[in-house]
Amino acid sequence: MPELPEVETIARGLDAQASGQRIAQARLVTPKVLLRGNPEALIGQRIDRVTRRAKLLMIMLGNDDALVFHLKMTGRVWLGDASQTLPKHTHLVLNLESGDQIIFEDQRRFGYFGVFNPAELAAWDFHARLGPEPLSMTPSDLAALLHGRKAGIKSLLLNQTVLAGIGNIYADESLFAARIHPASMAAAIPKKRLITLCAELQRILLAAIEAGGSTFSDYRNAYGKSGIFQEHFQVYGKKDEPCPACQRPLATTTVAGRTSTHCPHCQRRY
DNA sequence: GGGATTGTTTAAAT
DNA sequence: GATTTAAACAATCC
Repeated sequence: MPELPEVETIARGLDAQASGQRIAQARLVTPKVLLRGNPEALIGQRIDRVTRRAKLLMIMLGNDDALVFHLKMTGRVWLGDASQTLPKHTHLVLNLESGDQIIFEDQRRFGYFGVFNPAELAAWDFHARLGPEPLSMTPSDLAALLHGRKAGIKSLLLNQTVLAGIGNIYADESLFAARIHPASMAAAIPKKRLITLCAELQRILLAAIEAGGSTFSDYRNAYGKSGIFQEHFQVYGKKDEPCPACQRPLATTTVAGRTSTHCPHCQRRY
């Protein structure tokens, strides 16, 4: 469930604590979670900086290699000290010179990681096809990506090749904020409302980063701590609770194959 | 033990 | 070919 704000929070925390440190040891516990590359190549490398692209956590190394994680549903990457007991579903451990250790754990093992040199990263199709970062554009430019398309608005928001980093939480929250029903066809939504949607999406993403992300089950930041943005959810996970706007019960429907919580009364279906 | 969970890929359809 | 939709998949928990 880590989406853009959660991965951003992890990246910032790791960057602050691990950048400049050298990797002394790398231990691959579960070979299946290795997408490509060789963890041995990490040994001796210095961590230049830790950043994020879409939902990808990227640890940039001194030799220009990138150690890239996708956390999918239940993945966590965090920094423990030398005495840290490894959790049950630990798949990769990086021991730093300081004694700290970067731990990649993932209960369900949907997540993965890879080691890429710059050419390999450029050739990685998933990475190459990612759409623009929603926080790096104006609402109006963002809206232009959605305008006129026949697909459902929620399906477009979730499509990583259209714009990057949005998952079920922030799709539902921004659609509610803009009062748009998730099943609306994008082409039927007036451009002004699309711009409102994009502005709300940006506002919510920034607020969520500010709050350290959202935790309701598995997500933790780089120090193993929970975020608090879930306290600000208006609709996500709140089926049958009163709509914050009209007090009538929120409903769920399946859109683009995912549970979509919304207010049937407030959110207009275009 | 089966259903639910999610993001992504792949296949099929338009 | 481009775009959209549906189904499949990963693994685990309760």
